[in-house]
Amino acid sequence: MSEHNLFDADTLQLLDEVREEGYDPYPPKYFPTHQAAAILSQFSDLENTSVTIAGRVITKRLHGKAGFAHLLSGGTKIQIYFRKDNLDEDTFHLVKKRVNVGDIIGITGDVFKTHTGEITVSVSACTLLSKALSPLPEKFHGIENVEVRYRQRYLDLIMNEDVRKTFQMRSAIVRSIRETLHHEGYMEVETPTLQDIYGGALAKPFTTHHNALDQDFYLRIAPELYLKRLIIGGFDKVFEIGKAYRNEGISVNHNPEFTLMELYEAYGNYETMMEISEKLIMGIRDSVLQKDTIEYRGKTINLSVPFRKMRLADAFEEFAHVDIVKLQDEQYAKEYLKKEKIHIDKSLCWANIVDEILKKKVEPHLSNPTFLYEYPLPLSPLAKKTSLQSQWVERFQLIMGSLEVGNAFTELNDPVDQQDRFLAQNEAKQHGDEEAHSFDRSYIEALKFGLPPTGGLGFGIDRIVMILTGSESIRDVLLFPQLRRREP
RNA sequence: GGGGCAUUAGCUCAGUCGGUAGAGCAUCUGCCUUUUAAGCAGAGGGUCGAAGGUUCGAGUCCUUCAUGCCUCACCA
Repeated sequence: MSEHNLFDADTLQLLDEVREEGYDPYPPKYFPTHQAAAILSQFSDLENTSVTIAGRVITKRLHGKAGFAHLLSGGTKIQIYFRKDNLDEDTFHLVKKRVNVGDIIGITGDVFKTHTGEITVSVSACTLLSKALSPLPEKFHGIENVEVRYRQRYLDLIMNEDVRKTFQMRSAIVRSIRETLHHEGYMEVETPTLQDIYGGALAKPFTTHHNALDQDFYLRIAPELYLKRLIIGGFDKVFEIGKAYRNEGISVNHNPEFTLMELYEAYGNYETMMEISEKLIMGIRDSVLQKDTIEYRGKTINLSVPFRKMRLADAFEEFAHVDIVKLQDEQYAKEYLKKEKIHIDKSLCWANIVDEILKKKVEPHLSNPTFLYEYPLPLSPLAKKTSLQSQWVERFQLIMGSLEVGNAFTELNDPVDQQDRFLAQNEAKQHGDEEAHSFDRSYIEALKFGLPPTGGLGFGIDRIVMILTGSESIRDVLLFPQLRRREP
């Protein structure tokens, strides 16, 4: 074996032997008549009838002139049984000697129940469909090395049923969200992930380059500003489910690329966004979970409507025992932070202080779905103020299992105010805030044509899936999480 | 980026005080016609993550590096 030859002599010889015996290790086609899951669920109809199924051999138990194996077929395990009496010599030899754990085979046979009551297919014909040249991990412990699980996720999926379940649930959750939104009259759209100016969130972007235009582009940190352009264009209810990219740390709650659902509704506001948030979560509860409570990180989460609603200021009062307005006073804020042993590296502006206390002191108390609403203006350059001179914006975050899973506001549609906010962000950027929002000229040009009063909502799909599947790490809900390049 | 822990057969893991590299599963050879972590008997399989160092002698001790996990920092 070498860098460009992954096969040793023994492996190639094995293939030769299989071919010499007349079996094609990689035949061109095979058509099963049944799914394993259907055979298990419709046993009474199928008992003693012949079926053709295909799948990967994951266990094999030989008993001399008979044997059992389990096939993993369409994600479902089903047992097969073979005995010398029922098979011609070639087929028996194939099943007994040449079919190994890991191989993909197709079999035909009658459905029956064994003495122990397991639904089983009794083999009358067998075809090798794909010879495995690498052995599967050990059957009992499966695969526990997390690096292998992430880098070779296919092995994880073959070996670990609960991992398959998690990703099936993820698919069902996303499907439920789509169905709820279609039912509510939203149109699904796609907007650019390669953007000239990144915006819609406060985060550091990935940068790339387009050769023909000789121009740098950014991978989007959020789809927000394009979706709002569509509201201006007259699509009154739109949503997008797609990846966003943020060039920041990796942790159990963060991956550089993650899936965001954003929706916008003309003539809505942050309160109507609360209603649609509840509908989305309830839709998942009823169609996917089919239960009212879930356990997450040692706490019980109760999924029932209406969700708790708390003004952010009241939550600060109740959980952090601090007056959020007085935190604008630097001396007061410093004393509080010192007392609570909270350390902030960034500049000690109101926005950063509030954000930090929110994460450290408030969110840990919020397991049940809770809308925290009315946020400080400096944290929210795209949200509408509660009143003309207010320092507050009509915004909420949906907290579940102590994680921020949703974020919504009444969209800022006053183009002059938006320009002022961008200018303030520009100032912050010049003072070293790398995450400050860029001044987006073409977005203000769009707003000048009139954005109707609009509500917008974003859901962190990965975090919602984490909570609802009981996954400790975001990596457990991403099929291929980001890892460092492996050095040869 | 800081700190801690880990890396031994395809997989899961032992390896004592520094003294010839081990088990189970998987693979191969026998036996076994209702098993399911099947069983019994045997065989093959290793650059102990990499590179240096200490030592008569290193899987074991030291240094550096790589990768992973945890944690802190960063992070809507």
